[in-house]
Amino acid sequence: MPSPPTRATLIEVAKLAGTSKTSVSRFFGPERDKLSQSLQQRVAEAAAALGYHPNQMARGLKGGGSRLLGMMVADIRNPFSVAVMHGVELACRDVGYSLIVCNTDNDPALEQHHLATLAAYQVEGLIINAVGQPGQALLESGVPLVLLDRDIRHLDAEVIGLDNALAIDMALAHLAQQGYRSILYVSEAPEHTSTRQARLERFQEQADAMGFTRQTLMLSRQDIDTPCAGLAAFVELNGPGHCAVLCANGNATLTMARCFKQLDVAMGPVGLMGIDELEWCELMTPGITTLAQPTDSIGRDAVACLMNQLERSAAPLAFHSRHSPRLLVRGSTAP
Amino acid sequence: MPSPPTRATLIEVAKLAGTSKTSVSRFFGPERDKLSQSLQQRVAEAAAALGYHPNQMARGLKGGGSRLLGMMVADIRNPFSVAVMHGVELACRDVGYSLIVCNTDNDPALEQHHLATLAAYQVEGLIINAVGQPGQALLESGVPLVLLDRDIRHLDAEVIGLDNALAIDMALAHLAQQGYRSILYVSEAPEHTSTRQARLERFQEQADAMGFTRQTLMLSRQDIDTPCAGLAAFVELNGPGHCAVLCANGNATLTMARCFKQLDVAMGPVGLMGIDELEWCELMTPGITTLAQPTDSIGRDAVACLMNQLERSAAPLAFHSRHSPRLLVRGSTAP
DNA sequence: GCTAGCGTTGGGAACGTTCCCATTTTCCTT
DNA sequence: AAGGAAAATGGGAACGTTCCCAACGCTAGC
Repeated sequence: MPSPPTRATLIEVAKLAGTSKTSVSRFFGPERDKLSQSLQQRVAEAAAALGYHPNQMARGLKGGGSRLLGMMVADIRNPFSVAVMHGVELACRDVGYSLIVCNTDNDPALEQHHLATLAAYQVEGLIINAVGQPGQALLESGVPLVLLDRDIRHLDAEVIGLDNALAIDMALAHLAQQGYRSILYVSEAPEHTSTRQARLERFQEQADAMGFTRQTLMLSRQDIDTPCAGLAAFVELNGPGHCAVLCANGNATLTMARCFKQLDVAMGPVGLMGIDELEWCELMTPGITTLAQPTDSIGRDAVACLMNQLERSAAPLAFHSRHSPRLLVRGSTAP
Repeated sequence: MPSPPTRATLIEVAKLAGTSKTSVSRFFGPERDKLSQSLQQRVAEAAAALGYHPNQMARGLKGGGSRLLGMMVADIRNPFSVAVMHGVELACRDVGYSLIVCNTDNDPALEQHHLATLAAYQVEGLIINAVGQPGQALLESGVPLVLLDRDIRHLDAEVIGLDNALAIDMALAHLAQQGYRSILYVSEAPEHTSTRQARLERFQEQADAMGFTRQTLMLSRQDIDTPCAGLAAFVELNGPGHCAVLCANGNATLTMARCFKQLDVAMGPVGLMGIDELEWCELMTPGITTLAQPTDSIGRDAVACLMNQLERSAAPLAFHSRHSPRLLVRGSTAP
């Protein structure tokens, strides 16, 4: 058998370079300059010859830190989550960390399970798009953490995400400007999700303040008939031309787009607008107006925030916790 | 300061349970049954009291295996990749492994970088959706690996993905049955991607064999005007009613859907069909016919294949390397 | 010329686990 | 009742790294 080419170790490199393990260790750590030029040269050559790479497991064990970040996503098939993850990945690479990704599929039990797993791998930081209330275990562990998009009650961690109030304000301003007077606000169940609550509350306040007629529709499960009926009733009551639908997130937009199609309601005469940009929003005739979230920035800032907590000595990296959306105007809000 | 509650170790649990580290180690390993009932009880209590979880870093160091799998994705924002990743995640959870995800953004250099990183974390298996030709380093490492969707030349690893020939055959059969006689095949550049080549070749063979008039269009970059011109020329040449566009993957479908819209070509009279199902395909009037890939199964089988290599002693898990697509017929292929 | 100080280098002890082996206990067999 | 195997338990040496501290070779100051 062709002998399993077991990975080279620090010691072997040291032997080949004619020096000690300590020096080789230093070469691969932050103290490389403490070594003389000639020694650096020899170690570099030996390492290259052996194809040596430091074993992160061993590093992580001995105080050196795992250089691992954990990310928990509530629904990995949600394009918004993936887009943020992309930003997180990018930022990780820049700071020399790697990422373990866990998907909870919106199951609090799974969330707990994954949290334990991540702890077992000694992750140095946690980026959490929460579904349940995984409070206690987290607090105990003392690992730096950042909340993504959603807040968790009684946990004073930084929350990075959209400026929800601003987003609602921008949406209402746009709808008002386009001449709509009645709004149907569509959201998934807000009970356990801070973001949905924040948007809903702001909508109710501001819609009243701006003199809109308003109505809300809460989605549940995959059911398509109930929202359709809701839309039909809303349109019948207000008549086309001055009424619009505002969707709280991408899922709501998808559902309502289906309803428009199923009921053969024309977009524009009845307005349609949503938070979250999706690749097909531009494609649907006449195009759906959206508020795009700066997903890459959100992801990057989550990592920056973590790094900030990690090395409080070093220059604190700047990050924003509330991000502004970008308005993409399309035909669906042209009466 | 509220003392950083350092994580409990094996030794502390052993002390509290009044036993040795070996026994505690056994309790958390596969030899739990070798312990007497009473000892199991005591260890369980002590561990619970201390909130103990085994340190995976230490486990990984000492022969025990990292229980880590690495996954490299060429483009994390591609819905297909994410869907497969979901399946991989699911399967990992079942077998008690965790997943480190790396995104190469289609950059071969980044691919090499991430490969080295994954090796450093002693991953026990690699799931690779390749972009370059990362051959040598991989072969040397001797880590079990599975290729996702795309083959790599001169590397005899298992490739898990769609049965490309079958997919093309199904598409052509459907288009023939609907009465289309001319086909424009649209794909991204096939040069460095085995999957694209396989589909293209099969298309050319089978289209000829079935007596279709055929034409191909290769996409590059984000350019939208060239494909639009291609579509316009194709339609003009063949006239509506008997000509259809077949898209090799989701990206191609998106691009062509844009072209249809931009040129105001009606779907159906000019057929449109694509490999890969996307959530908006059903939404676009009159709906786009697609061949859906069984993404969850593909992901699960990738992990199964890895496990199979990992424990060649245990009952070999069954997996399929070529998966069949599912045909979703919609209005875009009704002349 | 001897010592203080600095820039380099190396030796050894951790880190938390698993695994090999030795030891103790239990219980079956003749 | 004694012998022995089998079951249950524990002690110590790894695993590959980092970190503390000691040792070395210089230059410089007295």
